[in-house]
Amino acid sequence: MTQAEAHLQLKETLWQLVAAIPPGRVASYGQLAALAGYPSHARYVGTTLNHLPRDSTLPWFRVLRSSGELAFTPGSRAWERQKALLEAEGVRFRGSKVVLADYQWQP
DNA sequence: GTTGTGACTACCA
DNA sequence: ATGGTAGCCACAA
Repeated sequence: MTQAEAHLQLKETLWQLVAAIPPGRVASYGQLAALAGYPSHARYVGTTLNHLPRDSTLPWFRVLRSSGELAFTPGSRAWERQKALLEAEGVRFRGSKVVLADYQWQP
């Protein structure tokens, strides 16, 4: 398998994992990277989501940091949007973080 | 090849 | 709790 093929396969695996997160649950970048078999690639998960087409139906907003904070700058447009999408699904925030103990997805 | 840059994390003072 | 930091690694320029 070529390098490009392996890379595409990883991206597809990540897309599938993100798609598998149920509404009202969240997962962390590092968690998804580990589930995909690449434990040290948390940053790459973010990069991949960042490159999603604008019309993608993937629930990218269910992915956040291991701390429970959203990855965007607090107060930014993207941050507000992600927070609103999560709250619409019933995910509650304590301060600026979601309580992972309550909402983290367990495959 | 090199360099700078992230939608990251774990650890430590 | 909380701010700083060293590791991290694919990607783009």
